[in-house]
Amino acid sequence: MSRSQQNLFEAAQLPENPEPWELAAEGDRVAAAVVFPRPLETIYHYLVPDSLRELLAPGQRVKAPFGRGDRGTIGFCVGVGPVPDTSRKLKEIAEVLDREPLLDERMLELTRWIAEHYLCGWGQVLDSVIPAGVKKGAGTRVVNYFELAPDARDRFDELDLPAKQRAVLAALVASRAPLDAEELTRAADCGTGPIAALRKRGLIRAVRKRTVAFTPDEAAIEIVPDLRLNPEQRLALDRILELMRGREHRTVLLHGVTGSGKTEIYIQAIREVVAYGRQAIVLVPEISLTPQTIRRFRARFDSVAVLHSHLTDAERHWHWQRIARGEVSVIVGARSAVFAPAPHLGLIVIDEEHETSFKQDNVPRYHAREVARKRAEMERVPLVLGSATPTLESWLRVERKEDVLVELPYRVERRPLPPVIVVDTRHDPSIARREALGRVLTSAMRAALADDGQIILFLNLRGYAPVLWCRTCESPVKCPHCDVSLVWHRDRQAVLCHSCEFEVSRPRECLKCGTPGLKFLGTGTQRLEQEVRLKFPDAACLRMDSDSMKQRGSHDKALEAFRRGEVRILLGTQMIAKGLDFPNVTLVGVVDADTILHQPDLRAAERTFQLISQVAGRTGRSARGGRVFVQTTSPGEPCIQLAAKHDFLRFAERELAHRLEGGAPPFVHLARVILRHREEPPLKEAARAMAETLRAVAKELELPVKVLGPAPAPVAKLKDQYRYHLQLSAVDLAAIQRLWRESARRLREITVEYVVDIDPVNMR
DNA sequence: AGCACGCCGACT
DNA sequence: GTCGGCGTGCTC
Repeated sequence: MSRSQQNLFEAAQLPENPEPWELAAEGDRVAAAVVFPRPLETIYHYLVPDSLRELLAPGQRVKAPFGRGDRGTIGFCVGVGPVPDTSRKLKEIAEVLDREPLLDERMLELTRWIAEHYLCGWGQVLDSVIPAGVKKGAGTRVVNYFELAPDARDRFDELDLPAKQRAVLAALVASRAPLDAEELTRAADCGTGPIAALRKRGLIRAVRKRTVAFTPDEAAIEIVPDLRLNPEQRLALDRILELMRGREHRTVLLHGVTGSGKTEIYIQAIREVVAYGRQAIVLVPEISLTPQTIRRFRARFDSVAVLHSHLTDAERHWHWQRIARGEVSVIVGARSAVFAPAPHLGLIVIDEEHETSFKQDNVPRYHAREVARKRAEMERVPLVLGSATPTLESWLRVERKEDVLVELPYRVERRPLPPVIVVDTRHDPSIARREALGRVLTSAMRAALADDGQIILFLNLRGYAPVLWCRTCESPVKCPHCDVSLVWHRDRQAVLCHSCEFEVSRPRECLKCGTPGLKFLGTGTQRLEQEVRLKFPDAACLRMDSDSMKQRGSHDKALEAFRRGEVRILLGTQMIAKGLDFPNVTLVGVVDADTILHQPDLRAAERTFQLISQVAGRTGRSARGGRVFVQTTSPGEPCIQLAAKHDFLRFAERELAHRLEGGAPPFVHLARVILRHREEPPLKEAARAMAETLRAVAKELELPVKVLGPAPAPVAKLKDQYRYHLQLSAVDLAAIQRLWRESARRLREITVEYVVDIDPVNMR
C-alpha cells in the first residue's frame, strides 16, 4: 500500500493499524471507502465481495446500495482497506464500473482538499472534475476481437477446412495481435460468414475490448523556434528557472505590463519542463482561448492538448486519455484544465491571473488559482501567475513575501505604454444629446481614421438600450422573473432578460402597469454600432459581442477581417478587451468606464483599473503608437487616474489601504451564503434564523467570525426565486470553515435552499 | 440531493 | 375507510 493510500484511510476513518483480534474477527474482509456525488460530508463504507476485490482500486466508480431503499447509486471509491471498527452492518459493493482508476492518489487528495476548503461534498468535486465524456467512455466502443483458440495453431495443418475459413485462420496465425472483424475480413478477403463458422467450430474465439472509435482532426502546424528574449525577459525567465530547479514549490507572480512578452517567458519555462520529460498546464481565461492563442502554443511544442468548452465528449475523452498516458507535454485550457491528469507535472502557469472566470460559479465553487496553488504545492512544482494587473490577493502575498515577485516593467523593444486621456463627459454636448461618443472621442476617431489607423471601442453592455423606461412607474421595466432590467435588442425586435430566458417582442406597454409609452434609454453595443455607422459612414465597422458571435468560428473570422484591415472600427464587449494584438490599432475608446465603477461590488475600483489597463494594452503595439480615451462622469476617481498613468503600484498601495481600513479582502476571507426561495417572507425569516444560528455558534465556540446580514442580494430575484444573502468574514478562513461545519446540525432546520461561496468574486 | 416514511386533508 | 399532499430526517 502506498503512503498516500494510507492517508486516504485516515480520511476515511479506517483504523490505521487494526488490532490483531480485529483482523481475526473480521477475517481478511476488505472494505471500500465510498463518496457519493451529493452534498454529503460523510465517507461511506462498504464490504468488497471477493469477486470484486481484484477489480477495485481507489479512483474508480462503483455502484452500491444507498439509502433506505437500497437503490443502486454511483459513487467514487476513495480508499480500500481493512473493515472499519463499527457496530453498523455494512452493505456490499454491487459493481465496479471502471476498469482503471479515473484519478490517481494525488488527484484524490487534491479533490478532498477542494471539498474541505470550499465546503462541499467530496463526491460532488469528483463528479465535476471528471469530464462527462470520460465517465461515458465517449468516442469508444466495445468491439469483438478474434484470436486463435489455444490449440488451433498446432492443429492448423491437419484441419480440413473450406478455403475461406482456412484463409481466416491463416491471417490470424500470421498476426500476432487479435484482429477485429473488419481487419480480418480484409486480410482473408472474405465476408463475416467464415468467421462465424470458425467461431462455432471453436477454432477462434472473440475477446471484447473497448477501443477508441475517434480520430481527431488536428491540422499539422509548423513548429517555429523560440524568440530571442530581451534582457528583462531573460532575467525573469532565469529567476523562474532557478526556482524550478529547486524542486520546491514556489508561486511566482509575473507582473508584466501589457505587451511585455509574458507568454514567451511561459513558453521558454515550459520548454525546460518538457526537456525533463514532464508536463506543464497553462490556464487561460475562457475568452482568451482563441485560435490565435492555441496556434501560438501549438507552433512551439510537439504535443499540445487544448481543452476548451466547445470540445465534444469524445474529443475531451481522447485528450484526457492521452494526457493520462503522459503523451502530452503541454495542456492549455480554461479553468477546469487545472484537473488535467498529467502524470509528471512540472509546472503550472495561470495567465491573466486576475480574470474572474477562474472562479467556478456553481458547486464546487473553486478558484482555479487556489486549486493550482494547492496542486503545485503537493507536486512540489512552481506555479507562475501572470498579469499586468494582478489581484490584490496575489499582490498582498508578494508583499508578505509568501510569493516571489518577478517584474517586466517595459514593453518589448521599450515601446512606451500609450497615453491614456480621461474624458469628463458631464458637460459634453454630444453626451447631453444622449449620444454615446462624446466630442473628444469622436474627433480622435476622425483623426485616427484619417491617419489610416484602426480603432477599438469598448462597451460593457450588449443589446441596443439597457433600460426600458416606464413614465408611469418612473422606473425601468424589469423582468417578471428576475430583479433585472430588460434590455431592448433592436436586431431581434424584442426585449430580453440577460439573467434568464425571458423575451417579449416589441412591447408597447409597461409589463407591470400596462401603460403605453415606453422610452429606450442608455446605450448598448447595438446602439453604439448604429451611432458609429452614422458618424463614420465610410469606415467599415464590426460589432463583437456574444449576440453577434454566436456562430462557431465567427469570432476568429471577425478578428481575421480586422487584422487584414477590412474592418476599421471594431466595437464590442469584454471579448475584445483581452489579448488582441493588432499593430495598426492607434486608438482605443472606453465608451463608459462608469458601468463597472458604479457596481455594488467591493472590487469595483479594482475591476475598473483592470479594464482600463487591459484595454489600453490593445494599442501602441507598433512604431505607429496609439492613444486611449476613457469616457467617464467620475474623472477624478483614483482608479481611473492611476490606470491612466499606468501606475499599478500606486493603485495597489491605495486600494490595499482602503481594504485594510474597511476590513475587506484580501485582509480577510469572505464567505457568502445565498439563500433562495419562491416566496419572500419565509425566505427572509430563514435568512434571519440562519444568521442568528451562525452568530450563536460563533459566540459559543469563540470563533472570530463576523456575520453580516441578512440582506436581499444585489439581484434580489432570479428565475422566479427571491434571493437573500449573508456574509461571513474572518482573518483566518479556517474559522469560517469550522463555523460552517459546526453549525451544520443546527442549520438543518433551514428548509429553503442555500449555497455557500468561499472567497466569492461575484457578489450578485 | 434523493428518497422513504409519516402524519394530515379530499376522494371512491 | 384509502390516496396522496409535501414536511422531516437519514443515507455505510
